[in-house]
Amino acid sequence: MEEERNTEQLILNAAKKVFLRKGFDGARMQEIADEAGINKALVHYYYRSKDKLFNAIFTEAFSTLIPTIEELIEKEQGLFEKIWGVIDHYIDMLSNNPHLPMFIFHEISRNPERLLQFASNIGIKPQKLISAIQREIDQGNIRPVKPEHLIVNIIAMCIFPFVGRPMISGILMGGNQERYQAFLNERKVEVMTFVLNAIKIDKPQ
Amino acid sequence: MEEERNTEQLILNAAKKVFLRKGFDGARMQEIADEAGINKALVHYYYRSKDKLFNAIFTEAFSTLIPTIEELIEKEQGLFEKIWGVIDHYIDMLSNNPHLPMFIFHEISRNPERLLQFASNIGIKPQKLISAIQREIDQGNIRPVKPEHLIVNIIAMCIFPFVGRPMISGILMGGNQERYQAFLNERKVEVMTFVLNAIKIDKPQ
DNA sequence: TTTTAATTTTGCCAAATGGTAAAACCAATC
DNA sequence: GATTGGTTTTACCATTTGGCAAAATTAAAA
Repeated sequence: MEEERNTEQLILNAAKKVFLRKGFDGARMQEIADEAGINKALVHYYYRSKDKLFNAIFTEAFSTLIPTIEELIEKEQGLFEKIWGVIDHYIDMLSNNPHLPMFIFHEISRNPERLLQFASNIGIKPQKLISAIQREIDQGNIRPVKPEHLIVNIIAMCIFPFVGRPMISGILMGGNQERYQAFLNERKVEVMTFVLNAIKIDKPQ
Repeated sequence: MEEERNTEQLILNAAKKVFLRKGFDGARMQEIADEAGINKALVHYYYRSKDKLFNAIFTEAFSTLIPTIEELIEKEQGLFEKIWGVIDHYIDMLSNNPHLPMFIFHEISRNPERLLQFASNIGIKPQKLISAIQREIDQGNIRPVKPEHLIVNIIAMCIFPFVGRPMISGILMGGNQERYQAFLNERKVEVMTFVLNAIKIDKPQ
């Protein structure tokens, strides 16, 4: 009884590891089975096809990457707190799942129809965030950045270090892994400061 | 005689299209042949293997994405002009090659050893740029951003709209393609303004 | 202990895929 | 017009890979 779930979870963990690292096209059912320490046919026994198994992984990964942002934004009151909440959460989460964004972006890029599955779940919430930012601008609390750009800027600065890790680490840091790790540790504060300076109004005093 | 080059180029163009869209694992030699309107065996006649053909594409793509940045930085004098040069060039180039960054980042992520091939070509130049930024900080011309972060921020904000196109267009813009296009058109100025505000020193007057 | 149901393994298949040998074709040269 | 060298197509192979049927195993129920 407990074993079922155990095996099922074993497969999921293995599949996640393999799919996230290699993508759908690069992943092999055999490798997933090996990673799970079981037989290939057993993978098919629990998840009938590669597609089905992939969908399970993709759905979970997508949920990890996206909906949290909505809650985060609702949670905090002020705009700056909201922004810090997003940066703080995202960089933590990505540090624990470094392959996640590349996986999601690549798979969606290869097969954009996947997004449609989730589009309905998400609804119109982005518009609410955009309006909220616009309100801050109208009230003179922050500089007049186009809200869509501000949002993309923040997300971009959080995600890019992970999508581009080998390039940053290899080229910018000259292959020095410690330097990359230090870079990651500084990242939250650096991004927050950067955004803050970019949008805050100069107080003449 | 001229035909050779024509066919060879035909294959390269087709391969570029297919590899950039689907990645190495997702690409099929047959599809490349179809795309070029020729026979599959002919592809092997010019480029012996899928790997060889892929390397040709990857090398060209990598060169398009990276070394230009070095020249750009040398070209302009002031830091702000350098930054504008990078933003201007990158967003133009990526508009013409939207799949390029996803392709490069994904393939490097899947096979980081590839970077080593190019590491030697690149040398220590990033350090020069980092020093240049540090100098500006020391001279009190810009705020004290850690240079590595400033560089990553700028690149991230330029590249992300292309890596994350389906997400931005689908979720943030509610699937409205025109809005995404408008977003891209505004992008250069928005990024430049954002960076400028983030690093410039408030002049009390 | 026997029966039954679920789980796991074995052995295998059909399709897809990268690759190649050899034939066919074509253009220029002798 | 035959020969030669490069190009293109045809036909095919070996391997990989997703998937499955059926046997084997295990564990629980009767």
